[in-house]
Amino acid sequence: MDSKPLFDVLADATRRRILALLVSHGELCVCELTAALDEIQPKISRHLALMKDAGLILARREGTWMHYRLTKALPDWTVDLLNTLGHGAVPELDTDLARLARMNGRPERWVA
Amino acid sequence: MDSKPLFDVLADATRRRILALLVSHGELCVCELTAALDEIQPKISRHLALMKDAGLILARREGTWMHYRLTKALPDWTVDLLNTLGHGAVPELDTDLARLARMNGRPERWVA
DNA sequence: TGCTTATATATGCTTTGGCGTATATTTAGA
DNA sequence: TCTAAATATACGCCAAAGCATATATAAGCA
Repeated sequence: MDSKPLFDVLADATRRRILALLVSHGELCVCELTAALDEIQPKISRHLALMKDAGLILARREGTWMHYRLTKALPDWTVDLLNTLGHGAVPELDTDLARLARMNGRPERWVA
Repeated sequence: MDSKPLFDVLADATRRRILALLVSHGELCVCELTAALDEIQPKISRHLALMKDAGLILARREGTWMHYRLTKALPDWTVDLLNTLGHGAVPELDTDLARLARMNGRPERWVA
């Protein structure tokens, strides 16, 4: 019942990859994350549920799509730490971004 | 045989407490860390061995004392991340620093 | 209602990892 | 060489955590 503290969330590489993508894109749906990471959907959903439970991310439904984004107003040190994910801490990031860019049928999004 | 990546090291609260102390004090011996964290010595030594194996810290012997410090020339993002440990990421830090300050019989050290 | 797409969750399995206790190692000094 | 202090390591145990597969939910549409 106790939700995981940040460092437990960051202990898993899949979750770090997801977070790095959310930091760089603002909001992404499950299908985008599944494509970007090239992982199966239940695995992505499970990690998203865990991070949502930890209060790190929020979900927004749009039709059948679920969009996830970082929680606003996280502690300063948490934001600092998440920002390091885009600066070398997630080696898969470039590859994941490339796969995401190549993906077809992404939901339309007004703003990044 | 593969040594742990940084985020695995940071996944444990005891290791984060040790690292936060090393960041703030530069160098500390096992007995100082044992006193500061108020934990048993084998537990401290085990975590130190793991972090040494990960290349995060270095050991220096002086008599029977083993002094540990952070490795120099870590990647920028690693240094950034370790610095966040002193800015809210380690809630026990104040308590640990206080216990360390109260400790008797600490090895003499020329510079902090 | 029934079908499809997108997502969530349950289950059983297996690995990893931390813990305490006991013991080994290393150094200094008598 | 014997002892003591500081530190390191080995062992057995237990709980946590990730995975893949299968299945459940929920929304949109015919």
